[in-house]
Amino acid sequence: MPKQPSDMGAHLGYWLRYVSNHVSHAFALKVEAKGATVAEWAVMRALYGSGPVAPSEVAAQIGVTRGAISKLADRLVAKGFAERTQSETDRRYQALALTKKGRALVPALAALADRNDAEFFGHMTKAERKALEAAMKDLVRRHGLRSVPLN
Amino acid sequence: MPKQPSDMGAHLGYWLRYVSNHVSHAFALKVEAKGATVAEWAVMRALYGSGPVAPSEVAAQIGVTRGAISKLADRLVAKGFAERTQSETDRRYQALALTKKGRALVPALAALADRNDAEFFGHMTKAERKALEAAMKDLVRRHGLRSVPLN
DNA sequence: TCGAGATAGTTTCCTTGTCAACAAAATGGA
DNA sequence: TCCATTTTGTTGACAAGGAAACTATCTCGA
Repeated sequence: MPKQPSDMGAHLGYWLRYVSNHVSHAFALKVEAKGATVAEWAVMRALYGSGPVAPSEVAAQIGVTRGAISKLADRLVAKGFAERTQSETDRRYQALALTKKGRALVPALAALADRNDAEFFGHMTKAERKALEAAMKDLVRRHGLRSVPLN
Repeated sequence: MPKQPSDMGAHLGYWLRYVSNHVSHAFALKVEAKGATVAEWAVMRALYGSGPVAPSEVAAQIGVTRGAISKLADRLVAKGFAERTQSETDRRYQALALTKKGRALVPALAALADRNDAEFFGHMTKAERKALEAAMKDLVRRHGLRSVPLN
């Protein structure tokens, strides 16, 4: 057998992505059962609890391009979850806001997120969860990870 | 301010994906500088150190569909990194194998993976890294996570 | 005032992956 | 033996996001 150039499973990044993919996928299934996608959920979550928000701001917040938000907004409007508003002072603004229907869905989706997290991490002790969360947050802080890499 | 339905940042899954996305993206940039993609790297890694492998087996190993492998193989062949072989016993098989050029690239890409991991996790103590890896592996084992969810 | 530049959102093209339909080949039971 | 079933790989339709070009609008300095 030829020598193995650094076994794949030797990388922490591999395991992180492996687990993360599963957690995200399980969440995606739950969300889609409610008629939304994860990306739509991220947008709705960003709109919840505030007035109309500029699309570009939502984009920055959830880490996608303005082009993606434009299409996401189309879908959310088509599903009746959000609507575009008009700014009277700057006609370039087409800020987004949740509809009543969209607003009503957010807590349900949030509950799914809670449940998903509990399913995967519920068996850990509180201390273990805190340690894992601290490790992740420390990585974010230490490397100055800012939203999702947008280039 | 309206009540917040379970803050987004409260979910471990959120932080896991946040960090994982950054790690993966940083690796993707490195790999693409060598003329490959992460998916192509995964295939090449699966082919390295063995004879020709059936595409469907590679698919199962790296967690994508057969259709995706088919197109990935096209790209790898086009780039001269891999080639399709013919089975004499079963003519449906078009097993994949690395070319000399492809084989030569694997250690370089593996080194990039090492470097990427070191960049992100190198500041942690060995004990911390082991703890994180153990936590991930425990999640995999406990939930029976099998490859990437293929449905 | 007015025109160059900045800004916001949209659109187009490209890439990549899944899903489902398909063709070719192998297999196995009647 | 032979034909229905299974298996393997490919292809086409579709979805989703990024990059860059584009349009409309605003801002600001000369």
